[in-house]
Amino acid sequence: MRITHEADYAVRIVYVLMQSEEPCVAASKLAEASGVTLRFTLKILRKLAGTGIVTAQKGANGGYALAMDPADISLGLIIESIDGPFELNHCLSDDFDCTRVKDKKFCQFHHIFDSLNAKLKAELYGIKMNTFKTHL
Amino acid sequence: MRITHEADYAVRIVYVLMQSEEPCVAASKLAEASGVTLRFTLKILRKLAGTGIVTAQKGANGGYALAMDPADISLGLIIESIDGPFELNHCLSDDFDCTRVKDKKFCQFHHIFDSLNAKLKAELYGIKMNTFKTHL
DNA sequence: AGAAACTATACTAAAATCGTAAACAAAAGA
DNA sequence: TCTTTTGTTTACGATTTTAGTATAGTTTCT
Repeated sequence: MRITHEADYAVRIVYVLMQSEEPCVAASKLAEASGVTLRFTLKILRKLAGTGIVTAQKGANGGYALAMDPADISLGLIIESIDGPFELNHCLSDDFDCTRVKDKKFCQFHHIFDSLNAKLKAELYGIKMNTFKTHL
Repeated sequence: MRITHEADYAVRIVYVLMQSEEPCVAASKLAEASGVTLRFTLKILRKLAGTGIVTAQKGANGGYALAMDPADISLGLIIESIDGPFELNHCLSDDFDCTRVKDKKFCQFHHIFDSLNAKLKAELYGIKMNTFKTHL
């Protein structure tokens, strides 16, 4: 019941980017500031770019910049960018073939986890990065 | 970001126990009804008994019975009984030695995850098993 | 052109999870 | 009391996931 280290790092990296004076920051600087190795930082940034949270600028003096307002970046969005869809339970996954019943809709327990999952997801999406801008 | 299969099964087993006519149900019957192997069911029941969610009755005609009112059994309680303390992030763990800072209290990110963790945990503890009694 | 910076894919090692096995202990009932 | 039924404990191996690295590009600025 944990997010992956990768998702944890992603939050840190977005945070560093948020606090930065410069809009465009090289991955090497982000790596240093967040305490994550460069290679792993790059991997994470690529995923964040894929979701549109950051934009990449190639070439000399390139780097990454926030592409969204921190007030719009939720922890849920960051975490899902890295770890994939938020699924509390394996049985919520699309490609999970429930051995209990043929049709998922009839699985008693599926409903339980489905509604719980929605609640937790809403909670994650409700927490925006700008919340943390001041009090740190 | 998933609960373990074991925790998933635990919820199913508690549910089956909840629906049962008989107060005391043998592990073998719970295994069958929940679709979990007997051995694994026993392992789970042991943990549930440890938290006091169920009580074990040894001997002939023995088995397990719910020890709490379903209205008091939350998903959070079941999940923590099986998977241990709910920690969204590894850095929240007591025995995690943060390499970023000496004192966790000064880690910028620790606060973020700490408050988020509390919210999700509250959500999990707010969902009680009796909620699912009727609509299934 | 050439250096600085990002992109893409694939790989390996470590850790956690899942489920099983075997031997043991306790209680109820005949 | 003794047999049956059930639970307890510890330990183990296979599988899956995660974490992090390596290699070989591509783009852009100077």
